[in-house]
Amino acid sequence: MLLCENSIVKQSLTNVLRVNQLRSVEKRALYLRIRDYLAADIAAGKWAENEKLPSERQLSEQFNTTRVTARQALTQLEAEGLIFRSNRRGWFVTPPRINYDPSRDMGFVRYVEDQGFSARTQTLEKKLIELPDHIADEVGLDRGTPVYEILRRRYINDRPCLIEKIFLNPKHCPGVLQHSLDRSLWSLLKAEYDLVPVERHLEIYPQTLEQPIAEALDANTGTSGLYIRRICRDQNGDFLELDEEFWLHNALKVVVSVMPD
Amino acid sequence: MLLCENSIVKQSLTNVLRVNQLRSVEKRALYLRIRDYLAADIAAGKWAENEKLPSERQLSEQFNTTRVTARQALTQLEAEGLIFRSNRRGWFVTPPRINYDPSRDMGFVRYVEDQGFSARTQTLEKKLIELPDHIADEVGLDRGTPVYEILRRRYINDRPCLIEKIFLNPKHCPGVLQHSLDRSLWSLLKAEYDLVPVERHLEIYPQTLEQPIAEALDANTGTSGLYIRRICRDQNGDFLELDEEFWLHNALKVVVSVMPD
DNA sequence: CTTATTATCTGGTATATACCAGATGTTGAT
DNA sequence: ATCAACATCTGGTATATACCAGATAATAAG
Repeated sequence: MLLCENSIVKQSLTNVLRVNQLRSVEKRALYLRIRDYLAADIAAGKWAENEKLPSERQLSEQFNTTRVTARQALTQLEAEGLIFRSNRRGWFVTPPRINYDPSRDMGFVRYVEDQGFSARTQTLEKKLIELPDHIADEVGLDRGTPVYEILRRRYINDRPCLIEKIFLNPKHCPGVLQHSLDRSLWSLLKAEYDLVPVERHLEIYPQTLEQPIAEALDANTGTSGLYIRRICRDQNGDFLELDEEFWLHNALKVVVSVMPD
Repeated sequence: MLLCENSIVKQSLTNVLRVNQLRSVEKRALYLRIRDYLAADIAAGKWAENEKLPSERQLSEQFNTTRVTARQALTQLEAEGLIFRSNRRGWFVTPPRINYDPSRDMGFVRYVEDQGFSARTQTLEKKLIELPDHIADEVGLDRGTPVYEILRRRYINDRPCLIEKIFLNPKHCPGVLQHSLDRSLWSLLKAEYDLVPVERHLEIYPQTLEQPIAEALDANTGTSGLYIRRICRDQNGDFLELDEEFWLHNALKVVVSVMPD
């Protein structure tokens, strides 16, 4: 009973405070003002890259509000790419985006390192499978064609940033799975099979990360991502590679240079 | 007092219900199950493109939950691009993405219509300004160089899908602002000035829409968007155009075909 | 029939609170 | 020093509720 009365008192008190806040100087929503405040702190370098922000409970106290509202501000900053979260560990400052040109696969690691980041590739799976029908139809192979499937995870500065699923046409690179795939795939294909992609078809669009992928990237299901798909063919129009990449939305900036036909 | 007691009774009752719900058959979060349910309905065509879903209050009743949770499901579907919202009007089913190739600007309208959509362009502003310093430095023009600035809004099936800000080098197309700009810019530049872009530099990344842009697209501030930037140069490497596009994230799929150098 | 006013509906923002599960830190036994 | 057990911290999910502002529909006045 006592608790109940307390709660009513507290509520009417905070209601008065709220009205004061809203009707006073600022019209902007509280969660947006908190966002601005945190964004300014981040810009000012109050927390370093990958450094943890105060907990939601701390922030809600600091801004004299509830966790729900503090969370709304954090979610907004997450959508903007300024911060990210790690499951039940906290919120962290996002490092800068890297530039990424999906039309050149010549050495992801070196390409990233040239921008002053460290990069790492990890092969999660490699096997021979039958190409799914809808993909076979799309790239112009017979249904049931065997292809190599490679699943890799790539890190930038020790942060897992993308999952990559590659389908390779074994006709052009038989036995490629016996090599280590933790390095540049195209330098391997060039060295061992003299394979060079000529035509590339790119598709890029924002999409949320599905469960297994989000998990592999230490992100929550439903986090925004960027989907990049690349189909490479040789000079005869023969299918070489289909590459599907699932990126954290805040990890990259796609950069492509194009000359007209 | 009475109200207070009521609230306690009601609360403990629903707590029991909640525990039952969670501990029963399904482990998936309620908001994700609602999401799945709605996603299935959308896929099954229960609501047509651009058709309004039931209100948050209706949905929360239907699923025996609160508005907050129903909203969480809707927000998830929004992030996935399945639905969108119009300020204080409701939630609507997103029409399919269009394919868009930013490396060819030859007739946006026709390009879109070829895919079975209708398209429309609206010029919001056109003026002569001094190119902002940081952009001048980037494209290699002298600071303070005068350029044409054009602001356009583009619709697909009468839905505003992108805001476009164009900077044109007046050296190559003097007086271009006197023409109607509600049509294809490059066909105009070709016809009147024999201008053809040769080199194109693209940048693409997900970003939230800032206030004025979100407003112009009838979206909320902070909605996810896709930012596309294109710099075009002529055969001499001379700057022709800088084009910045702010898209609704669910409106397009970027498609680019590239031949290697 | 048209226009101005009003009531209602809808999402937007906010508080207060609760319990859960995974991650982390601390403590105590070996 | 190492490892297991426990307590604590953190975000994840959920309920209940309130009031606001813009959009829309209904209604009354011209």
